[in-house]
Amino acid sequence: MITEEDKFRDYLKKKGLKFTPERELILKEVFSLHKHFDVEALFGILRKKDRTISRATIYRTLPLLIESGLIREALRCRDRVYYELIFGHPHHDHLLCIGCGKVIEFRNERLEKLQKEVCKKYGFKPIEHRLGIKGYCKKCQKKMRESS
Amino acid sequence: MITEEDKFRDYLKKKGLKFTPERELILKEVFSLHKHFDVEALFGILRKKDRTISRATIYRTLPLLIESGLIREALRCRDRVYYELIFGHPHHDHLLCIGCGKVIEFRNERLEKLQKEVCKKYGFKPIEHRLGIKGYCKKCQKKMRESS
DNA sequence: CTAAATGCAAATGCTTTGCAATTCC
DNA sequence: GGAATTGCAAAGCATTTGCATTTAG
Repeated sequence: MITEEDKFRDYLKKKGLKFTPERELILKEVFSLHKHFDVEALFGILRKKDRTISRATIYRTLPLLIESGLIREALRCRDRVYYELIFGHPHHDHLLCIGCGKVIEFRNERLEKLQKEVCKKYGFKPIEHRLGIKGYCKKCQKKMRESS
Repeated sequence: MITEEDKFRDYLKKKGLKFTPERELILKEVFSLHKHFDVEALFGILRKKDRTISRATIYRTLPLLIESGLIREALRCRDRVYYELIFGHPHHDHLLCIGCGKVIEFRNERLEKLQKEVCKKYGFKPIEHRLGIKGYCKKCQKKMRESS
């Protein structure tokens, strides 16, 4: 069974790059988080485990993780980029609550299929897609009803 | 018939804000462009018509155009934000070519309907959504085949 | 009149980069 | 051994903001 580390090592080797302790730490941490993360959050967590790791290294490593197909940019919110795992995590789309910031992940096969059909119609070869629906979650709708 | 200017004036009045020459110029220019635009492009064009208009005013005006429901953030590419018209332009989604940067707009009713169903399932009240599919357009696929 | 808007320049905040020292292979 | 990597601090860059001046209503 191929692990994320195998995949990352393969990618690095192929590119003539090194598997350093810093890269290992970042990889491990990213894959032990089980939700979206941004650079600041990741930096905070990593600093607790390694007092010397720098933001620069994180900024330099994330593109490698993306290029090796392990993570991807999931969404942006107020100028912050949030990443999510791809490896071992099936593709999904997002519902974003404007009220409380909650993120609901969902997967809908028909939606996926329909997108492929649209691409076909335009002779377009899809590589990846992102669907984000902004609105109000159940709780926030309830809050709004109660306060009005 | 209500124009974009009417809509903008109404919004400003409601908020106790002013309809200035700068805001008028920006509004007019944005609505005479018929494609996505970013701040730099807009600034370049506006400067030709008004030597003194500043980036700051553009940055301060765009949120007003968004809040009044005239435009919206369409997509982001390499840290640049691109806007598009809403007023007078029916909702659509995007195919983005990784090769040449081409943007294809499309609208698919079934896709829209399906999204509403997903929201319903989660008790989520959708306000707006964005679907972007990245991949390769016809021409770029052809180029890739020929060069390999 | 006067609150709001403007242009400018300085500040902000995220991200990138140059560099000297270090380390993986 | 030597190219790649690191941390640091400085630089970049899009965007925001403080302020003195101007202006719409």
